[in-house]
Amino acid sequence: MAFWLMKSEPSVFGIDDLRAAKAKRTEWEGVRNYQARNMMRDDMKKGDRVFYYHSNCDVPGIVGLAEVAKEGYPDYTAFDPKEKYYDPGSDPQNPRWYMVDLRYKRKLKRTITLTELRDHRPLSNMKLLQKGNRLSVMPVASKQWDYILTLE
DNA sequence: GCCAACGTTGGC
DNA sequence: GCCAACGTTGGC
Repeated sequence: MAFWLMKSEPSVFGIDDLRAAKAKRTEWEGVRNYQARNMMRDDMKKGDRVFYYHSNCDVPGIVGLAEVAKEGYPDYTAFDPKEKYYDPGSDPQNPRWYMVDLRYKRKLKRTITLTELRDHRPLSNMKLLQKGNRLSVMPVASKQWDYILTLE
């Protein structure tokens, strides 16, 4: 089993939205970055664990846990001109973009903030903390996953 | 293939 | 709202 971190803006779709969703699941549509696409299409497996991270908000940080409920499949929102994430370059016969489904597991007892994560040397090589990192999907080392959970 | 222009991300 | 960092686009 592998571990991941996925970013979402709470004003768009936060951890509470995931918890309130039907069957506590959602389709992770709209990722339009090739690195993130590759991970969702090729590497994320059903049952993998996911840190749910709130970005672009007052207190950025890890707020909850989710899991991969469905492995990579074509992001059909790219095919529909009415969709916000429409991409005329994605052909249904040869999809450019992929997504996974996530299932809510639980909220953390408290937000483990970005600022706090930066204070822990064992986490210093996390992708999340690297300068200029903008990936919305990234792997987390299992040791770092465990370490972060001890901070809760 | 180079690189300037542009758009987006996301912390602050 | 600002702006640094980065990815993408497109002219050449």
